[in-house]
Amino acid sequence: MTLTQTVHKPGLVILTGPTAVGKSELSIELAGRIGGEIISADSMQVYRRMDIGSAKIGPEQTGGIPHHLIDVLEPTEEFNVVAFQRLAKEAMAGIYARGHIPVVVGGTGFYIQALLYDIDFTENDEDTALRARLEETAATRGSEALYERLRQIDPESCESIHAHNVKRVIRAIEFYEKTGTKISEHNRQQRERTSPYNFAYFVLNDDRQRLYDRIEERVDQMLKQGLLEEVSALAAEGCTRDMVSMQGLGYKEILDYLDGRCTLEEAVYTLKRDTRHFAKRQLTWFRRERDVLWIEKPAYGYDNSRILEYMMRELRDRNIM
RNA sequence: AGGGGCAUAGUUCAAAGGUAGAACAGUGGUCUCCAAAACCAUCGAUGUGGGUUCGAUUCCUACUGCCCCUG
Repeated sequence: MTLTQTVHKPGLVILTGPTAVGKSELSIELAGRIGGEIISADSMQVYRRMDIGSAKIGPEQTGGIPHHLIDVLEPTEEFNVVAFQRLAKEAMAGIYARGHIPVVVGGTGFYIQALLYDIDFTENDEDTALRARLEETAATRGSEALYERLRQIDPESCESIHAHNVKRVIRAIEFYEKTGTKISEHNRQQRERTSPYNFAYFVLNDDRQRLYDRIEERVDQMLKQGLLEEVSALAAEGCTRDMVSMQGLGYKEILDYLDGRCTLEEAVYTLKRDTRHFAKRQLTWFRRERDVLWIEKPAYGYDNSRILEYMMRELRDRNIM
């Protein structure tokens, strides 16, 4: 890889990190400095009227920075990594056309990966009949039966997919049935991809205990801001827990409470706990992602201006700006 | 103050005179179309001091702490 190649790739800034670490605030300051526009890499902020639970920033907090992929879907619509990739690429095209730099901000590592390495999902043909049939099989004949089937078509994938992980087993079988290629083979190829972008991938982090404390505070804050009312309103307009949007943290737990399946206290406990688990999983993801630049907040004395200084230096070193 | 009860993992609860189990929490990991999802792995405990016993965390005892009742 030569320097000239790197320079000719379009620039891309990524700012991620576990939930509640303080990404949004920092991203606005950063985008302001570099003439950036923000693309949200968040599976819940895409939904309209899901503001409090998804910790969406208000219009008055954007600092005039354009934000993309926020409020673009109805809660009844499905969203997934493929839709994200498509919408994000569209947004990026517009940002480049305006001569700006895209700043991808959000905590969904998988979405970021799909965009950054431009992972190929094109085998998708909208046909979910096979998937439905496989789910049916899992329900009636058990996950072991499905796993056996996978072992016959792609034993290698059985090494990385556990038999209990029905979602993945189904996807692996589906992939093979639709493409004739083993998913283990496909994944191997996709993993070798190099990014088409000249990027800087920042992961903002904090002491674990501090992060957990912030998560708890934030949940309490959401309740004060009216999370119950927000979820009630969504339920009243027909949102149910089988929808992708209602599987978000803060929605599924409160829905359980509203349906009388648990007490408010239990719902809040579960919400806090699951949010902690989520933050932990996010960190596990970022740890194994290549080429990430960790920003440990304590090392900068929690001073955003010092953090920004560091980020600007990295961006200049990489000729992103 | 008097009487009674309880002390086991971070928490809630098991068990047993001879290796102390679980759930949840915590920690680590997997992930290439449900990813705020799904899944895997793992650390960790018998309050303190005596006594009985081959052996006590278990039985006895003192202490300490907590809870309940009476006043």
